[in-house]
Amino acid sequence: MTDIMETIDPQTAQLLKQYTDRLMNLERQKQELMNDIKDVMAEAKSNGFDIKIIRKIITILKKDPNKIAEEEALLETYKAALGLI
Amino acid sequence: MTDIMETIDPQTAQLLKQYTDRLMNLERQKQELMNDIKDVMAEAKSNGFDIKIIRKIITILKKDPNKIAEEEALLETYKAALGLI
Amino acid sequence: MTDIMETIDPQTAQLLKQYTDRLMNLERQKQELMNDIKDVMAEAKSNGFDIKIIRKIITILKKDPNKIAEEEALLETYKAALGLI
Amino acid sequence: MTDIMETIDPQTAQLLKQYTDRLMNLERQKQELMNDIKDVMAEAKSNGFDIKIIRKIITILKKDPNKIAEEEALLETYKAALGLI
DNA sequence: AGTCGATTTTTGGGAC
DNA sequence: GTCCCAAAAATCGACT
Repeated sequence: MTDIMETIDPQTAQLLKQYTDRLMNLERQKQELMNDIKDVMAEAKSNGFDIKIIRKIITILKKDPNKIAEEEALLETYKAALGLI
Repeated sequence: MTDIMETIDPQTAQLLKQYTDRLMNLERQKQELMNDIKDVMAEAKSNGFDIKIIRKIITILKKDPNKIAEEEALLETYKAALGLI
Repeated sequence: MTDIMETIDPQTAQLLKQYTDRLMNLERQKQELMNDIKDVMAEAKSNGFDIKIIRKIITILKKDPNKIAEEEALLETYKAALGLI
Repeated sequence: MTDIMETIDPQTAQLLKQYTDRLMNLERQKQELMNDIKDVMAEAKSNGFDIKIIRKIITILKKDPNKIAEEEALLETYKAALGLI
């Protein structure tokens, strides 16, 4: 292992900093949204809903409906091919 | 597959819808941010930066410095114990 | 940040080594299985099957059938609650 | 959802079944190994080791040492460029 | 090189 | 509070 430390010229360093700044900003916003989601979940729970179920619903809704139909169709085709129906 | 269909009373259904709507909206915004992050990463990469390393930088910046030092120290301890140093 | 390096007593170090050895051994076996899977996939492909589809089938088959039915039922319940059917 | 059902000729179906059987068998074995790994991890934890760090050790042991040194060096370079050192 | 799927890591909720 | 389990995200790698 060499102990050589490569250096980055100032201009490139500045560019790097711009990228990390932009990324940190986006990450911060994302974290806020995640907190918001947690809050809504907690509120739903306090109104008697099962968080676990709500999450499942969201998961399903996020899936493209076509995806769901596709998956189902493929499974049927496979079952038919193997005489499982 | 059973044909049992649970039902939900209309008022509860409406409340459920409000929650899932809010959550889906937040999820959508989160997805947009994740796409933005991916875009910035791609741009950084096209300018010659190593995305893998940039990700590590972001991880470091997001973490509590003390936590990082602790983990690093423990890793060194384990490596020493295993004769890896 | 302290520069203190904790040390592990020899007996504990040996125990640690036993764990890492066992884990590395299991990881090696897992890697072999993953390679086997890749080989079978390649063979299936050479016999005209669409690997992408085969992977999807495996994914579906790995899911507990009950899980699939559950998911479907939940989706139906939700749709019904929101008048989407 | 359409009611279209694709069909597969019997011989192809049988071949498909052979492949999925072999794959499911391999997947099952892989799952067992993954469970074993989890068990060992749990045991190590119950003996006072930090699982997170053990995982890092395993990652290091699986990786090419040169790769690790390279990545480490580049990370240091970036950190220096950002004034994080 | 870019997309996609698989794997690993992280997170969040529940139990005790 | 801490530990465990399940779900989601980040990372990694294969194939095109």
